[in-house]
Amino acid sequence: MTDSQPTTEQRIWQALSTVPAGTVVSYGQLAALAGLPGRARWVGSLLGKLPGDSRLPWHRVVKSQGQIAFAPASSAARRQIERLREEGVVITGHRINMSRYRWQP
DNA sequence: ATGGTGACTTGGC
DNA sequence: TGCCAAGCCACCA
Repeated sequence: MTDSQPTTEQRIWQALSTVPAGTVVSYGQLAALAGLPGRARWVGSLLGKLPGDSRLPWHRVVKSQGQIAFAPASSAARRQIERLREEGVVITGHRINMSRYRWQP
């Protein structure tokens, strides 16, 4: 009883796995890339369920205007920012220049 | 079935 | 530039 069709969740994970280091995508963009437009919020809640030891680049997902989704001084926000900086992404005041780092397939 | 919630987005002022 | 209200859609109690 193997499901030949990918679940909507698997579509999101697959799309996320193709986002290159040093680039970012918005929640809505990721949903659209997975063929599921209009589900930005759902993508967010999905990422929240991602296990801590996952190798998927969850940190490359930000808000459409280039802001980190987490509260500014939160540990989660700091972890994400650190990871992005390690990949060369410049972040000033919790904001990323989307025209510069947004990934375009 | 129903109403509240949320790692969102967009448009108005 | 920044805050707000609506729109959005799957999930959950």
